[in-house]
Amino acid sequence: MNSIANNVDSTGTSGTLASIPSEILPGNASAKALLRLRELIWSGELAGGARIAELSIVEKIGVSRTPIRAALIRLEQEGLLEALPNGGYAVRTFSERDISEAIELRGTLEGLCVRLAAERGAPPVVVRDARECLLRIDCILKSSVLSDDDFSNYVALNEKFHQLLVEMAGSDVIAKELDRIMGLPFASPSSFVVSQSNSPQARDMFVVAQAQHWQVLQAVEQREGSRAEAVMREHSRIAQTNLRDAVSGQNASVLPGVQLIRRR
Amino acid sequence: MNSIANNVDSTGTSGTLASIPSEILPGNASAKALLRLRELIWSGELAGGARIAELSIVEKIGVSRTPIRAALIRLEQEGLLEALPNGGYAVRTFSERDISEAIELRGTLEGLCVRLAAERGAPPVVVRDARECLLRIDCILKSSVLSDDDFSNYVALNEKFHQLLVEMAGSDVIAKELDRIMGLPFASPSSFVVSQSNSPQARDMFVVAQAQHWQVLQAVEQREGSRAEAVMREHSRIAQTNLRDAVSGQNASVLPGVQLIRRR
DNA sequence: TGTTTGTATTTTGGATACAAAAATTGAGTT
DNA sequence: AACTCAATTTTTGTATCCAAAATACAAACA
Repeated sequence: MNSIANNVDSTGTSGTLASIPSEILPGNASAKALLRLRELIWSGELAGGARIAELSIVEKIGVSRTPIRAALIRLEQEGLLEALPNGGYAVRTFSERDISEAIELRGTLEGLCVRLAAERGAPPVVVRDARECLLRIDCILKSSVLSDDDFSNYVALNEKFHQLLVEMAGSDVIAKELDRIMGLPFASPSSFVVSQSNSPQARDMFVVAQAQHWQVLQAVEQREGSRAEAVMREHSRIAQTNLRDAVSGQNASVLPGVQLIRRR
Repeated sequence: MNSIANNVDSTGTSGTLASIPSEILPGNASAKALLRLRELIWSGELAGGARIAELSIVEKIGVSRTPIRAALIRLEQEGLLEALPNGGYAVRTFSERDISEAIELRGTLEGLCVRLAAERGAPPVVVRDARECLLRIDCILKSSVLSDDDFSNYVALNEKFHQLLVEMAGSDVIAKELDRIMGLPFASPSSFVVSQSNSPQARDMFVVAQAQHWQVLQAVEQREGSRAEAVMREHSRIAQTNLRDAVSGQNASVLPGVQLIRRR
């Protein structure tokens, strides 16, 4: 009766070709449930708007209901699920406007970060790292045509730079809030760039973005809080443009999280 | 063996003289656990920084570990608890700087709200309600000395007005984030006013705040997004001043949540 | 044929049993 | 007297059990 066999297995049961790096850290079934469930949502394997039956997830992930319920609660707080009035959860869907507002939110909060960094003064070590980051991006953009490697390197460095900007503000409270927002679909700074991989315009977009990167860094160093904030907000508007492109274009279907967009 | 007796009882077991009004709504043990636990934290009954043993909460609240566990997860996401490295949770403490940043965060987000409201145009109904709100506050401030009733009426109307401002933006995403931030100690717009009850300067503070209220509303109606945002940010700085007063003064010991401030 | 009501099954929410890990205590040794 | 190591106890994390509520289904009645 009791099939405790699949307690430790996880060998071949999950047929979803998921490359799970989370299997590295042992034991923790809750962490596994959270990571896997989040992945199921982002990948679109759980349809947007669909009700989530706990038992179906038990089958998919191979842990008992308890850690799955914990994951459901966390994901609801993260904003990826919504609690249904009569119990249970459904995958939340986002209107184009929701996403636009999430981007605006990120821009505003990143703007707050760099303004505070400029006003209070940023830790020199972090500023040094940020400059290092930008120099490397400059290096990538030297060549007039970008390889796939260049592309993914840009994305990684871009994310790193944004993270360093938050670090400059030195505020745990704000950092936590920004983290939460970036957990929303397409709020993250590199959300859409993947969709335009190898496009010739992509490089130009990077060039513009990179110019803003330098402007922000300079503003922070020169203690120009208002300028830093303004540039950072403008910077986030790049994502707004990309959002429109991605939603209207057809090449977006592979974008992780695109299934969560509610179309009308 | 099975002591299911305390399943429904809750008659005299909880000896913590808790006047539980949450007993009104039936059934939902999770909601009860969440509300009671949040209350225990805000009231300071659970010391800041103290580890929380689940079983001790079971005794205090009278539900099983399952709903309490759910509440712990939610409160951690809310930012009132922190997860300990070896399992379990502790009551989070906040530095004065943390609180200051939470206030800055609220001001920034409320600023974003009113800017969006101004740019997009706010729903006329909401604007009407907001004006109604301010007229009532004007009415209260007509008398040169405020009664206790005047005082609590002001607080209620002030909170209502701030809520209406968020509504004007019409953004669920932003509203949700603001809600979360206002769950942090002293981030809410009326956090500190309670501490200066009946103080003669309190009225003057209200007068200044109310002037800003009208300025913001006018800016929104005249579609002056930038002005609305700037005024709203300045408005939140009132709370910054009050924070300093409350922390330095001694009259703050009754403020709910003051125990969560980490003193150095 | 459509609606309504009663029943069966699914599913969530809550309680408890169980195991593993962490903290604590105590005894023994240096 | 202090330190170390082991045993015990506490506590968290996970799985399962149970009950109640909701949904789906079917049959009977209008």
